[in-house]
Amino acid sequence: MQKHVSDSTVRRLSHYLRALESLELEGPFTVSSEELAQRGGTTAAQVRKDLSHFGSFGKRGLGYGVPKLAAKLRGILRLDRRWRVALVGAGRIGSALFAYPDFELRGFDVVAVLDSDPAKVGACWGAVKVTPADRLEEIVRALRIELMILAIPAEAVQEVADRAVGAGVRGILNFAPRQVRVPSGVHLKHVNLVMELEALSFAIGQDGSKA
Amino acid sequence: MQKHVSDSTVRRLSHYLRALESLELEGPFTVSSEELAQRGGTTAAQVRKDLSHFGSFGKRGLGYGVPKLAAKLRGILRLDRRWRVALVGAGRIGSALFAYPDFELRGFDVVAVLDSDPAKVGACWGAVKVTPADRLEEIVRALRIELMILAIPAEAVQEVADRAVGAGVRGILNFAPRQVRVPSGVHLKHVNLVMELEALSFAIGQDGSKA
DNA sequence: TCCTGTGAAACGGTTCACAGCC
DNA sequence: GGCTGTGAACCGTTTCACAGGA
Repeated sequence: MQKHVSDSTVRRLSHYLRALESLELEGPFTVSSEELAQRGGTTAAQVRKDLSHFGSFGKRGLGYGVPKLAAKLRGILRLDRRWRVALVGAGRIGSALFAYPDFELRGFDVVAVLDSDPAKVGACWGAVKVTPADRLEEIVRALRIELMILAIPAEAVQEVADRAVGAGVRGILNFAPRQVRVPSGVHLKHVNLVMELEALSFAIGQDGSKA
Repeated sequence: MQKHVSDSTVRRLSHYLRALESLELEGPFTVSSEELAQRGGTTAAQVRKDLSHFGSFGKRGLGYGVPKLAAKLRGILRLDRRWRVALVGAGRIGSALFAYPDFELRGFDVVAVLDSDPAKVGACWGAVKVTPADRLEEIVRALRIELMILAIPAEAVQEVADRAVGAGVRGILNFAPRQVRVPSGVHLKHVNLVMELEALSFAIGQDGSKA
């Protein structure tokens, strides 16, 4: 069905799904593209175009069935299954992420935590025990890890990513402010917190120079 | 000089600056757009186009002077000054962010931490004392806060954002998975961790359906 | 010669507008 | 009448290609 779907489309699909989920609680059984657009922060035409990449889920004159569209979106985003995630880096960011309730709620199970610091290894985080980072390949294979979150220093990121990919990881979410190379077929996302603040700093700076 | 600069351009400028900073340590005094492109994960033409929005900083036949271009970029991104930041939400994410060393390194000083939970109020985080959230306006005004990081539950985000804006905050970085409305002139960025994982989930799912 | 700076072309994503179905 | 699905127009961004200065 679909060919190339842009990153921004995928982000919007996530928003639509969230909107639909709150609609499921509120009651209405159908929703128009207009209504979804407002909740998702975009336009009605955009909603229809986004959805049209994947099929025709609505009824003309009526709108979209809330539970049906939600189910379709879960299927498209592959949220109709659970994902096995490993977290590398048991520092402050790592522990905040581990405790982040939304991951599990959305189907992402953090089933392993690794760290290279012997002082952190062995601690029990809920049902998960912090494991030495040098056992990464073993863990990835044994637990069939598909996604990996890297919350480690920038210097270590490339090496850990290489090893993870070698062991079969398909997607990496990197929190370190460092470019990473992965072979095609492996998916990579960056979260760079400083860069977000820098974008705000730039935007505010612009205001001043306009005035 | 510049009119409208896209979000992606700003992100790339941040990358260029980081590349330049490591070049400053490594030694070379000039750098070509090609070299900068490789380090920033883009193309030479893109580098030149990005920079051309703000002026002509290079020498034809030679390249860009590393310290000069770094200084220009710091000026453009407004990183040639320090920013006063308040963190709202002293939970796990908040505390991880507070301890994140890169913020201070880049000029962002978290000078206040607020929380509505009386159990958290009063604790000392380094030199900063956790303050009741209902004193938000007072704190913003007294400390001349310009940026605010929201690491609080989704339900509270809009109200806190409104109050922050009322008290003079110019930019907000929101970690809660909830759309926020701010008046024009106030800048807003979202970090949605679950959505990043969802994008990976989608991308991996696509591979399978191609095969 | 080398590499920047920049118009022009190509591309891709968003918006428009309407035909088609409920 | 109302709302979806979609080709076409539009618009911003990226890439190309080359003129021009070091």
